[in-house]
Amino acid sequence: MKRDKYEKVMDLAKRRGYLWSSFEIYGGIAGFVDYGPLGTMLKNNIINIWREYYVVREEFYEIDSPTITPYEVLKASGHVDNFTDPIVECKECLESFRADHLIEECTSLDTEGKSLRELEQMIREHDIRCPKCGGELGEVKRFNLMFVTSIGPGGKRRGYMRPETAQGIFIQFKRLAGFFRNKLPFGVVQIGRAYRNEISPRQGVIRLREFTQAEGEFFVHPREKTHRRFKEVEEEVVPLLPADRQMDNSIDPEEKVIEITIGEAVRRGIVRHEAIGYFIAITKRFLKDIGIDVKKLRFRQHLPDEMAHYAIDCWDAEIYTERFGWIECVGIADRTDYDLRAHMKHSGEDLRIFVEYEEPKEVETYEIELNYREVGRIFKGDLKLIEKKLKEMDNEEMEKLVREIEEKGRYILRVEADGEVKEFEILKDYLKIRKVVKKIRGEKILPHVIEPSYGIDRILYCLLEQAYREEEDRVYLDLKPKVAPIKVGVFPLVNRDRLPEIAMDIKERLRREGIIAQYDDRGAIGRRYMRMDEIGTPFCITVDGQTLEDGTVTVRDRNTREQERVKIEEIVDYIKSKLE
RNA sequence: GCGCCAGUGGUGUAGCCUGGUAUCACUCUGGCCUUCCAAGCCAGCAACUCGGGUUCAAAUCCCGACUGGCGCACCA
Repeated sequence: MKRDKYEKVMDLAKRRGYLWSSFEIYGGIAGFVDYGPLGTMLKNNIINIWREYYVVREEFYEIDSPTITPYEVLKASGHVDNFTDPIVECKECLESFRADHLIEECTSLDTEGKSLRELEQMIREHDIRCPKCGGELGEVKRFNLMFVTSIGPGGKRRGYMRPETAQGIFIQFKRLAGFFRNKLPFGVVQIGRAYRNEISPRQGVIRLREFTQAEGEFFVHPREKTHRRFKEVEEEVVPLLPADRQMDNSIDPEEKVIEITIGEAVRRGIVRHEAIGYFIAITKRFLKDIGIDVKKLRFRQHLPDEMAHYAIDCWDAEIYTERFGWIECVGIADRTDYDLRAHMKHSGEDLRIFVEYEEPKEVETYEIELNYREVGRIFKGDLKLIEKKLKEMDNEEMEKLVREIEEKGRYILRVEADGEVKEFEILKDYLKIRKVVKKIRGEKILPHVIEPSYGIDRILYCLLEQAYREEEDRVYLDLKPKVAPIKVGVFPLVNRDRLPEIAMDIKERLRREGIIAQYDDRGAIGRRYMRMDEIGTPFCITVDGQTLEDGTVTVRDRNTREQERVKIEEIVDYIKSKLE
């Protein structure tokens, strides 16, 4: 049986300390991996370069929030409802089915938004039985893709392991807006673990139950989804696979991807605005920079029916792998104000930002003065709600109120509170209305968010796969020096004549300068080179007889195997220049 | 979660049908040797995925679990 590349790469990764299956001595469990020593270094290198892009150059600021998230947050974000599949189990054969799908198939009724009990009732009413054995179906249960936990003793407070790092940013939006002194646009990132209780995770590191995300949230004015520095990326050519071309069967599948500058793509409306376009370009540059072959990269737009519940547009950076084909490694989504709106509604906090106009506007409006002696007596505790509603009314509503009060002498005020709509009858003598001309200096808006979200584990796998090289007499990882875990191997050619001491000293010098170097004097020199090749170490320094005469050593290049003589005194600078 | 297939040192394997605790190679460790690409010699470490059953005796036969692969389902 021929081993495919996935197998060879994972085998090497396991043997050499890149990736291990977790909990292996207890039999292992699917969907979890450990990063070994080299894997951890590689991962950290990737993440640090990512920070270089987003934190240093894009001026996004990084935060770090808890992975355990209380129920309310994920209820508000839609994850509790949208992450839950209703499942029903056959009492006889124990087979389980998606309850909603089953009902829709059997009755062609709509199950959208139905509760578990309603679904169960529908099953009983229509006498739906197990499609496999005809047995009776049990109760409808939730299968939630989020890991559930409880907070505190007694387990009263339900919590989940976060399904994405993004929510941590949205939750702190008010603080963050304050940090950025309420000026749009601004960006925030978070790098950390996220959790999804996949039904059947496979494909090793590609689909994990616990994985690392690096997410950026770029908050923009809803009417200005532009990017200040779009000019800098305009000429970047990107491979795009738009939704309409995916669905158009008249196009040859091989021809569906179009190579186009991102500037042109935005001008022609293929990419709907600069902000998404900008991050597509940045993503291409980042992936190229860490060593991803751009010929194996494409940006695929989500089809309307595959979009997440919070997004109106999404482009995935997909990388081609030999076994799995194109896999999603980065998602660049326009989440609109979905999350902020949801959290604003559920928490009651005003998450809007005040944006000043360039010039103040003069607007005719009304000022309302309540007759407190009267309304206090009538509405009692509800008065606060009414006051708040009146304050928040926009001009249109206000005009309607004024009109109705004048014409009919009364107005029915509807206020939403705690999920209920309350109605209050407002009579003419409850209030005094004055027409005024106000200078409006600006307005409160709820920002939209553009989200580039990177799956670090998948990117790391793709990088390993693409770096994997086989030659007649060796296997090596063609990792870029800047991502390679070990930068330099240092060897004495033979173990005598003080060569080991000199080599050890060179290793120490490199380490002191922050360069990860490894000393090795075991076995023949060729064997040591091979070991370093296999883990992707780009350079090997060898101390030989000539070193004793002229103070030079050889530096071997991993890919070409060519050697160059360099003075020991210059070795640190030499290596440093090669690592950039 | 369902169906099919597989699981022996770090890696690749022999043994399984026809029960009697394991073959070989590479790697790895220590030593000798060695002046540039897995050389050689000596010594050593190291495995039957886990649990149950049958049996005097299980890597081997049976059942289950776990893991991996493939197909179906799932994939905000």
